[in-house]
Amino acid sequence: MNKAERTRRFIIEQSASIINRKGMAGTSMSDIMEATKLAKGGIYGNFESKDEICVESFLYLTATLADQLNRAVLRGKTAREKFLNLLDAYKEIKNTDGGCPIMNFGVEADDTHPGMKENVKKAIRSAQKRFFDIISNGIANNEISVTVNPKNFSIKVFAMIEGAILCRRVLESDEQMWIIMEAIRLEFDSYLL
Amino acid sequence: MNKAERTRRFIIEQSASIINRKGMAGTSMSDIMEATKLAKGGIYGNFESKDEICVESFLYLTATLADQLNRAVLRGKTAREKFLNLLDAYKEIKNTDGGCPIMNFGVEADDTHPGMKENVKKAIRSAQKRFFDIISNGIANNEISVTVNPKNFSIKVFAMIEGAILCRRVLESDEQMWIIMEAIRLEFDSYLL
DNA sequence: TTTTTAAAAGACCGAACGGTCTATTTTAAC
DNA sequence: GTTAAAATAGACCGTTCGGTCTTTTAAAAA
Repeated sequence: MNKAERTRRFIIEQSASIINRKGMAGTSMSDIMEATKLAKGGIYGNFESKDEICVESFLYLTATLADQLNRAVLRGKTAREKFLNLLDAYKEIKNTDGGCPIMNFGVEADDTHPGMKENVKKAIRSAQKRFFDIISNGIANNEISVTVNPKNFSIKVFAMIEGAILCRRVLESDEQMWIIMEAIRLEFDSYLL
Repeated sequence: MNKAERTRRFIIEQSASIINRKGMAGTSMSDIMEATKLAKGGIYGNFESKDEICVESFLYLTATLADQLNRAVLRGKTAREKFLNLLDAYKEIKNTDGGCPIMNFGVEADDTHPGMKENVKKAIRSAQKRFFDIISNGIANNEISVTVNPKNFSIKVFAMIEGAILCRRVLESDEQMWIIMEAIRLEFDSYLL
């Protein structure tokens, strides 16, 4: 990794959490300059535009998060362990970093950011697939009842978690997230064979 | 309602959906000037700042929405009718107006907008209370099983709906919302006596 | 170590930002 | 219809915006 690649990565790392918190429109180049302690030239030598930094920041945030979640899943042996580990990993997403990038960028990426919207779409699909795979495998292994529709259940669980993240963020309390996570767990356990 | 009051209201009505779509930071005074066909003086004669317009727009959006939802509930006689009408009313929230203001403003109202955050908190609580009241009354009327925890269930349903709104908005498809709404309906019906 | 190449600094740019203020127009009281 | 008061227009303000470009500095090749 040469100098430019390292600087580029550094800029993304420093910018990502700011953009996740303040939004794309709400984050200015001077915010990024301050966070990186770099001047304009140092930044624009590595990126074409602020938009590019936003896109790369989103990809970095989701990749980091996906890695965390995937590792949590891998720590489990059974479908139940994998599923519960994944729920716990979601609980660990900290508000201080701005919460879930899918929601933050998804809300802002309206028709004026079509490229970003596509990235968020992919992120949603892969988040749902993580649940889907656990359930499908659980069914294949006779761990989970065949009456469960893996697609519908993974969509539902993902929606509940995103709702929970929103509530925690706005209400500044973990209570509702716990209630929601417990409800998910209860329903999941009711499907175990 | 004198001229000033009418103009003030007009500015809010015209600004609200823009701010809901583009965000507070993403909406400029020139956007508002264009939408209202008013000059700076006309706007700043009625509002202290852009921030004030944002706050009033949020209150207007949530009040309008609350009215829609409340009317849907009132159209039902039984708890089940009220509940299903409410779900249907949520489905009707159109993406073209920017989706759910609770999510849009909630995500953007970070620590730099403490006043706005309080407003969003209240909006969440009252949205959840609408579900809570239907369930509680349903239990009191022997329509719904006493085994249902109204608080937990209303929190869960609200989270699912917000998640569904996010998915619909980003994926630009109603499919997942339908799946989620149907799941809510099924669970609700399982609690009926 | 010298030389060549790559990377970063920071002055600078025009445009757009939120907001102010006076002149003018519109409303409403008489 | 005249006049006093309220409301709006729009020129103007300083600041900040995203972005460019030349100069300087640092890295890497010789």
